[in-house]
Amino acid sequence: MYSYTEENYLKTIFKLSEQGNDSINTNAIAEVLQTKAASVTDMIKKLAEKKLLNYEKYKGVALTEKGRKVAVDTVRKHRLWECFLYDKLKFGWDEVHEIAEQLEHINSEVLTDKLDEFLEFPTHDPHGDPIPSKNGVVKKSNFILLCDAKPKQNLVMTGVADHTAVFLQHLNKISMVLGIEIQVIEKNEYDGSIAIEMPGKKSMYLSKDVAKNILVKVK
Amino acid sequence: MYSYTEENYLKTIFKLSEQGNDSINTNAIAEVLQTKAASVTDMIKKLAEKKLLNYEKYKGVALTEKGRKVAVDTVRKHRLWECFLYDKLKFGWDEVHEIAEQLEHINSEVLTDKLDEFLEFPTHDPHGDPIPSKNGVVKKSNFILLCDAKPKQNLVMTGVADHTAVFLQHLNKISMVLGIEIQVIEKNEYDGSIAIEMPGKKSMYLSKDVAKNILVKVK
DNA sequence: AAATATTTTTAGGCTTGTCTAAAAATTGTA
DNA sequence: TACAATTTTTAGACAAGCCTAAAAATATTT
Repeated sequence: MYSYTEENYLKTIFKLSEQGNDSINTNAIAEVLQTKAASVTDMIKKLAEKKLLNYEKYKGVALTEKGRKVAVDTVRKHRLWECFLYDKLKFGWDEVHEIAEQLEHINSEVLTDKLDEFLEFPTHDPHGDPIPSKNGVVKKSNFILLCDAKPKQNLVMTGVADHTAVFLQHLNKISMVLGIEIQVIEKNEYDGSIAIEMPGKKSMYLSKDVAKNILVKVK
Repeated sequence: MYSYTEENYLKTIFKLSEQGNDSINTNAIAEVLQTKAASVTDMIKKLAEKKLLNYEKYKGVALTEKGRKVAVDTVRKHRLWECFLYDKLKFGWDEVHEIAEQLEHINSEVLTDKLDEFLEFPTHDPHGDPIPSKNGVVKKSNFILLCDAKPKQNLVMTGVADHTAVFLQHLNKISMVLGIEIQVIEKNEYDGSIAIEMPGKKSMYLSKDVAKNILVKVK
């Protein structure tokens, strides 16, 4: 139906809109897709012709309902495949994203449905991101960033903001996994670093760079 | 590494060579890939430049060892994914081919290995075709066609020659599945049709068209 | 408000994989 | 062996997606 490339553009625009921005600008898309602004303009025109997004020259773009559907479906497939790779094939959470980038473009509705069933209808992927429902609903998770959490509260790690392999591998090294319980012991005004404690482990320091990429919920 | 299209060309040439022919001609490739001879010539030149096959103008092509590796690996992935779809996701054997046509191009060696392990190292796909080993060995199965079988012998159905959905659905309808035991009761010289018997079932007639696409082994 | 900086678009070109139409080579037949 | 039929290749063109360089529009400073 839609090409690999078209799906990637729509997915990128969808993700950028989810991160607040209402109208998405050309350079932001080019940045994410590692391509040039001129190429983005070309593709945007094509997608606008196909009614997948609304576009006014120099004013940025916004997905139409039709475009959103394609994007959300791609995200749904991506996250389901991540679950498969993590739960069934025992990949690490730092390894699943790249492979799912390919698998998300496999085009078969019945495959997606059967995969969903095989995985017993998971609600979140291995990074804690919600899996959109078949009809396109994406659950909003009400997390806060660990760097913004108040000391003494009982927290649970529910996700990450940075999905790169290096960051996830760093979390592996310091044994921070989804579902772990955390308490902030101390916050340093100067550099934004924090001291945390996890049940049954020594307390440790996290730099602001790390703390701002960990999503938690108050227990 | 190689494009979706390149892999499909190599796979097609490999399959045609397996079916006897030593040097593969342009039209045969075009036929299978549902494209034009001119397009095949173009692609053949490209693949020859990349040392994936040997090509002499007007003389047809043959895969090099390098090209054979790529082709066999694609076939391996195709058949492993078919096993996954059939065994784990409960697709019918008439449904798996088309989806596997897409999945076979997913590029990740570790994925293929982990999938193989997850499926507990299957040796044959849902149609009875052998799964090439990781190092490129393809087992030759020593079947005969049901239409060539002698009466009274105890046979086991081990595969099919026709992989189309319509044929496989027809076999479903007459309850012919892999592993079933068969005896040829009678062969009709006139139209090549045969009468067969299967344990616990009524005997039935098969047209030559059906019988020539069923692979069996003498028990 | 004018000058400067940044962003976005246009213009023209490249590669991949495809096509049609015509030319060249091979194969089959009389 | 020569003519006809078939197969294969060449030539030229097109769509998708990308690029660079330059022009146009918008945003930011002063």
